[in-house]
Amino acid sequence: MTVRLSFENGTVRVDTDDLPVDSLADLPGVEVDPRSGTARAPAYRYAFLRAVLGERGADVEDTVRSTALDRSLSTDYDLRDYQRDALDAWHDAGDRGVLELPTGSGKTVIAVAAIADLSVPTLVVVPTIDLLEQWRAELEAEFDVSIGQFGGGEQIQEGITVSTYDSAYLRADEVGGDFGLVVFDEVHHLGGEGYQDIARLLAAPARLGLTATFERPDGAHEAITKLVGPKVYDVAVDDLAGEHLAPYDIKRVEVELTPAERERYDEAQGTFVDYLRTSGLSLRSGSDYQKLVMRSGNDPRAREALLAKQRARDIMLNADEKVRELADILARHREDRVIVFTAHTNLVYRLSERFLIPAITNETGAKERREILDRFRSGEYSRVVTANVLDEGVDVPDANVAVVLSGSGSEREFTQRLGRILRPKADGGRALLYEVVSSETAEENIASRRR
DNA sequence: TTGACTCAACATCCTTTGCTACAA
DNA sequence: TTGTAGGTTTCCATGTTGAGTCA
Repeated sequence: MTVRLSFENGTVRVDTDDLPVDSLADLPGVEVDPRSGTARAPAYRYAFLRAVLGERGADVEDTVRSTALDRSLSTDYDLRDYQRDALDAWHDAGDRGVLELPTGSGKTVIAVAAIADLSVPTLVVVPTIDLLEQWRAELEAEFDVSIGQFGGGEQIQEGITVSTYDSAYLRADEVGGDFGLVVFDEVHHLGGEGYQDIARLLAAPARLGLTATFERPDGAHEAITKLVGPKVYDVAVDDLAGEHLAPYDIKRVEVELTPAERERYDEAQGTFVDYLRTSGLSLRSGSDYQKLVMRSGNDPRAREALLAKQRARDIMLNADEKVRELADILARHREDRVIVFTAHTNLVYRLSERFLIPAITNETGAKERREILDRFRSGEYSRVVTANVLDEGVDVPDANVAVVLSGSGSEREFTQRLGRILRPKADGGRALLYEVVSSETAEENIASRRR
């Protein structure tokens, strides 16, 4: 029999003249719409569909992927051993899957090699404009071809196109048939409810996901596994520390709440715990917490409990003693390059004023941000204080000391922050991360969760 | 082109043990 | 016997981003 495949609005349309349309429903992922009499599958099933039709010996007329590159690509990169192993593992898995490698280990290089190996139209999807520009520059330099861009005010498609997740989400149903390979940088973002659609609407058979932390606390990496492929290779920070990344130490510093803070903390935390006890609600996972949040919508006591929890968090994460501890640390590291991380922007501004350190938050405009980072890079500034802005997706000049004054329980956040000081040092020196924790508060739990 | 604004989406948010129903 | 998940349909607050709009 002859089967025609074509791309239509994020789906692969399946037509045949030889058989009734209902008989196509036994193909993988194919559903028949009785009203229009058409059969279609989600675009991401395209490769599988081709494989099954091949097995059945069907004659396939395929117009799904209408474009090709006008020449094959090559790269001059010399892959390191682990990069080569990662690339091989991905090829062995049928050009599908996720590579988990630490920040600074050269994930881009592997992707460039993969793009060259396949030499098919490629879409690279990244979370921020900053990364979009970095990738674009890198690809232009390496392949000497013009690179398309979706996002940041441009909508230009080329053989290789770099896109933000947001723009990819907006364009995928339209251009989803044009690519043979899709690279998802920071692929953990793809677990987001909406972003998963990007991968569903693309027909690209080859899929590469890159991340430093694949697993998500909400379990959405399972969905990513379905859409991109399983994790096929990983290497830990500790495997590379010493040779390709700087060796490092983590120093945990405990500080006490002041008596006044302690009183307010115990009161607020007590309100929260009391509510849990009397309401019969048990918190064992993030979803239990979500239930509490929902309940707070129409239960004033639940709402009060949550607000009290919020107050308790504020007190322990922004404790006065942390500021004093930071003064000590900064005095000890006068000659070093230091990045200070917090969980709240208020504290960022407080520290910025107190220690005269340039601050970067979400309120810092792009121009000012670039200026600060440039000066940090040149050595004019030796310190920067920030909340979460510099965690990911920004090219941050290297430092050798990080101070995590406060943060969340997210393993990802911690890994990213640590990654900021791991670029190998010219003198072979060690990097140092301070983790400052308020003792005898829930922050001890938070701190143990992230490691 | 720039800047200020709004909006939608995403991420984190977790006590200290005990109950129940159900699946493996 | 042992292990594991748990109410259904939106959301207390804070931080961050990209897209879109308008002057």
